[in-house]
Amino acid sequence: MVTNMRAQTKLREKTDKPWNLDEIGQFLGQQGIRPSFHRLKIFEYLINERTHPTADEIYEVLKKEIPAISRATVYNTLRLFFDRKIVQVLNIEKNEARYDATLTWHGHFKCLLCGQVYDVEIESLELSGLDNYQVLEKHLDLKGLCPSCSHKK
Amino acid sequence: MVTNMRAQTKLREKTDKPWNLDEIGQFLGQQGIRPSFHRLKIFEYLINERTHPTADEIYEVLKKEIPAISRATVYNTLRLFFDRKIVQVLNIEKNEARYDATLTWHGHFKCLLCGQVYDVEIESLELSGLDNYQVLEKHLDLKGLCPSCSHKK
DNA sequence: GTTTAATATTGTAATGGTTACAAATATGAG
DNA sequence: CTCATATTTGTAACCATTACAATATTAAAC
Repeated sequence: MVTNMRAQTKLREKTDKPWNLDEIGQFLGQQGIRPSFHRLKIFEYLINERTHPTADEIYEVLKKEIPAISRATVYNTLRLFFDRKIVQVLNIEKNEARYDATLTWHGHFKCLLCGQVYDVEIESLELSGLDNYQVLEKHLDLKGLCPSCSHKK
Repeated sequence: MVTNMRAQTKLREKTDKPWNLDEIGQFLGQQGIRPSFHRLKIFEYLINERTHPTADEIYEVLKKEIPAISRATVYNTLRLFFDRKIVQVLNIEKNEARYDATLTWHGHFKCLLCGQVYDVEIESLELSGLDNYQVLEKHLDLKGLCPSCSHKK
């Protein structure tokens, strides 16, 4: 028997309307997460920038606006979001966890030169040998050279 | 345009004949890797056990037979094998790198309870949006509960 | 068989992302 | 306002991996 998994929805586009803080607060509340200012800003960064940042990148960016924020809060909050299943953790490289608030099924491509992570649309995927396995997470990670780094070469 | 990737070959079966040290030595030689005893034993473990071990698991097992072996040698050797492209590194979890000497295209399933890593056959995979991307590595990682751990629950 | 240069291995210190934890702060109910 | 609870902070600890310098082994040349 073969398990057939298809992309259900379109990935978010750069042109999609960004979420505002009110919407984010409402969303976090629905998920049983009290919408503190830090949590709002961290989720806002993830959902609107969609650059698959590391915890440290989020910390560095938010520190400009919220100088008192601490690294521990960023890590705590990201773990909370993951536990509540509103973000996924990407372990493309073993020395850096990246975070993604887009939960629709898609893959990732990391450029080995510039380090950028791109979304990849998965048209279809068929697996076999998974009868009686309970699949809770799926990750498709590609590595290589992105178009602009291919040229540099 | 859609990139279509299919499994080219069957995965190794448990019943396949294990490699002996002579064959491994010959193989390493062909790859330009001098077949020292430690390298032979590390590759033997990877190719014949196929349990996707961590560096430390390999170290602990080989230490019984080669008490003088050091962790650094295991790490050095695994990195050498990866650089020479005869093993792949699995970053299913960010806190542990696992090694796999099977290079035919297949996925991995890690059980969140017992921690075991199983091979998954990929019947087909279609991706889009990768024009002009140069794909050098592909990883499909699943997590969940394996059949026996599903029952325990 | 020695010498010599190159390669492999070892033990340990350092690295760096992440987590643990206890203290300090903020929040919300009564 | 006060208390109990939840959040945030700063720092120390953790731990897999890497760096590195010293030692040992190998292979080739003599």
